[in-house]
Amino acid sequence: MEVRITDDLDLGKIAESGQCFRWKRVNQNTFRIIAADKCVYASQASDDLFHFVCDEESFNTFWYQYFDLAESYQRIRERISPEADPFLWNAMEQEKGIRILRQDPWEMLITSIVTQNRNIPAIQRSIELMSEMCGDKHYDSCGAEYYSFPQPERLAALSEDQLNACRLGYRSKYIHAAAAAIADGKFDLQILTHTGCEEAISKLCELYGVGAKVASCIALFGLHQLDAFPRDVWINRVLGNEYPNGYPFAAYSPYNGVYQQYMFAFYRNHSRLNLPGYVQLAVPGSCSSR
DNA sequence: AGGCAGGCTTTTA
DNA sequence: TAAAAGCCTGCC
Repeated sequence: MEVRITDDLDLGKIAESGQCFRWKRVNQNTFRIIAADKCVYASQASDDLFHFVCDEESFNTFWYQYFDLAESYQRIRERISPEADPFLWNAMEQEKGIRILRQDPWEMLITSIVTQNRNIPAIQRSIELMSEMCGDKHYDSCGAEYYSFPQPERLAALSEDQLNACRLGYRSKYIHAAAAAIADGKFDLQILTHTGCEEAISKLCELYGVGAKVASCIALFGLHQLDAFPRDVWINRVLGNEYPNGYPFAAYSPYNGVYQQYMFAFYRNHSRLNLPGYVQLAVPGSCSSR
């Protein structure tokens, strides 16, 4: 079906934003997107014209939510003036089109643990291996097979050898512990959608293998806590280089996580392109929470 | 007590 | 060989 979406939405930018690892580019403008037990082909013809290979009901009841289309990211951007914060404003101009997807909390819990100390291709590979090992097989609109992300019980039941076969390295024990906690009902993820952001993060940090950074990613991408502000190596470079006198967290609440995404994408892209003027400054104290 | 160095699996560039 | 959307452990 054809959809016209006038608010920010750039599929390519979201695909590269590091919040989703089950998107696959199938051609210049088209992505195959797996989420929950569903799969859709989504194409972007222009700034505001999209094509989804699914019926209207599926779009309205699932993908509309997934893309968080009820939220106006333009409005969130317009809270920041170029005079007040030229760096963030410029980053947003460059990275306009990013949104915070509403992904499954359980899937984001495991995915965020998998991301520790790894690059994107390696992350994608581990997630695919886990899904193929104990997710459910489905067929997409082209007849091609895909695997849904495993249920907690299935993942918790994997042996050490099986987890190692997913190339998880030292994260295997973290994955097992997290999956067991959810499968046994000892940890309730859903309730954290409604608590405060700080409380959600501190609860998540109780899980073995989940620190401040990973907890913030789960809160932002899985619980849609838009104020969660993951601090990774890139953001520490941003804070050190661009905000040596402090960052206005209070003023940017409750959207600190959204602004974080623009800055993260901007810095990573410009470093990758090796543009002058953006020094990769190492900042000590890399994992501290604010 | 709380801050810090070292180690950890594997892949990628 | 170093770095990669870090965290845990042990030491001081």
